[in-house]
Amino acid sequence: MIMNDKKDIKKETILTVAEKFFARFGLRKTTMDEIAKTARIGKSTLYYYFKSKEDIFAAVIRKESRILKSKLEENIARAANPREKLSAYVLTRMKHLKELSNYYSSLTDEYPEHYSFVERTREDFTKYEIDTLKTILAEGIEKGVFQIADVDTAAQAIVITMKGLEYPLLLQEDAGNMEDTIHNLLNILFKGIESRP
Amino acid sequence: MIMNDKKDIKKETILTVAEKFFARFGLRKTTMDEIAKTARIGKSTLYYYFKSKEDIFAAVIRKESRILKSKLEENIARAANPREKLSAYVLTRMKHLKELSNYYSSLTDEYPEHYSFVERTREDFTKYEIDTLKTILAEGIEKGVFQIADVDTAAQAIVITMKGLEYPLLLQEDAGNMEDTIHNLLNILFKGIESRP
DNA sequence: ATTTCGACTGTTTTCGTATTATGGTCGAAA
DNA sequence: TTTCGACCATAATACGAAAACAGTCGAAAT
Repeated sequence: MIMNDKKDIKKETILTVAEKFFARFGLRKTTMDEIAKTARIGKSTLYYYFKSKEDIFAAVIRKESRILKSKLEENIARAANPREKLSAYVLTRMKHLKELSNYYSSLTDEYPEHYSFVERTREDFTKYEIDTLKTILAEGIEKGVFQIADVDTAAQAIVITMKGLEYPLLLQEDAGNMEDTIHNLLNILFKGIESRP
Repeated sequence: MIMNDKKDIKKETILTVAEKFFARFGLRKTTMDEIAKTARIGKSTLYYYFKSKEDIFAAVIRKESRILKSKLEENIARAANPREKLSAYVLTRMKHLKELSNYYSSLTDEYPEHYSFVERTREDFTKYEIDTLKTILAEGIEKGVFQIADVDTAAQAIVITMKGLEYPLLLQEDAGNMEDTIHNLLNILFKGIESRP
C-alpha cells in the first residue's frame, strides 16, 4: 500500500492521455504504443499500471461515469422538488450522452461493436441510476406528490427506456425531435406517477 | 396495365424466394444470382420485375410490415376497450419483432448497418403506427377513459419509445426482463393517460 | 520493494495484387 | 410484354508477405 498516491497520480496521467486517443480514434484504432509514446513512458510501464488495453478503456468509461454522476447529483441538488429532480435526472443524462457523442466521435461507429463490453463496465453506474431514481421516486411518494405501486419496477422501466433511446439519439435519427420526445415522455411519465387530489 | 395480375403473381413468387435468402443470409450475403437460380428464372428477368436488390429487400420489408399491420388490426379488434387496445398494440408490436429476429437471424447483425435504409422503407408503416395510436387514444378520450392534452405528441412519444426499445430487444440485453419492462412501461403509461374521477 | 523499460514473441492487421463474384445493363429472341 | 444469355465495371475475396500490434519477461534503475 506504500506509494499508492503516487501510483494513482500516474494512472490518472495515463488515463488523461488514453482518453484523448479513445475519443478521437475509438478503442480499436488506439494503440498501446501511441499511448505510451504520448505519455512519455515505456509501453511495458503501461502494463504495470493497467492489465490490458480494455482495462484502460474500462477505466476511462468509469471515469466518464463518475463525471456524469457528479453532474447528475449537482443538478438534482439544484432541483426543488421530486418532480423537478426526476426531470433534471432524465434530461441531464440524455443531454450528457449527446454531448459525449460530439467529443467521442467514434462512439456512434463503435456502439454496436462494443455494446456489451460498455454495458458490463457500466454495471455499477446502472445500479447507481436505479438507486438514485428509486430515492427520488420514494421521496416523491413520501411527500405525497407521486403515486407509484412498485418503485423498483418503475425505476427499472425508466432506466431501460433511457438506455433504449441512447442509440437513436446517437444516430440523431430524429435529431431535433429527440429533445421534444424526451419532454413528451417526461410529461406522460409525470401524469403517470403524479398523485392527484 | 395488361397482364398486371400475372405480373404481380410472379413478383410474389420472387419475393417468397428472396425472403428466405434475406432471412438466412441478410441483405449483403444474398446474391441476385442465387435468387434467380432458386426461382428458376434468368437474373435479367429479376431486373424486369425489380429495379435493384435493395428494391427487392424493400418489398420484403413492406410485405412484413403488412403482415404486422394485419396482426395488429386483428388484435386491436379483439380488444374490448381503448386501454386493452393500446396494450395489445404495444405488446403485439414488440413480440412480433422479437419473433422476427428468430426467423431473420441476420437482423441483429445487420441492424446498425441497414438502420437508416430500413427506417426509410418503414416510413409508411410508421405513419400508420402514429395514425392508429392516435385513433386509439382519441377513442379513449371520447369514451372518457383517457385524459391527454396532445394526442399527436403522445402517439409520437409512444412510437419513438417502441423504436428505441427495438435494438436492446434484439440484442436480448435483458432477455426475460424485456417483457416485464414493457408491461411496466405500459402500466406507467396507463396511469399517465387514464382519466380519474 | 517498487517502478521502468528494452528486447522479444506470437498473433492480427494491413497491403499489394491477382482472381473471382456480384450487381446491373443491353440487345436480341421468344 | 416477357425472358434471358452475353457482357461490363466494380466490389468482394483470397493470399502471401510485410508491418503493426497487444502483451510478456527479465534485468536494470530507483
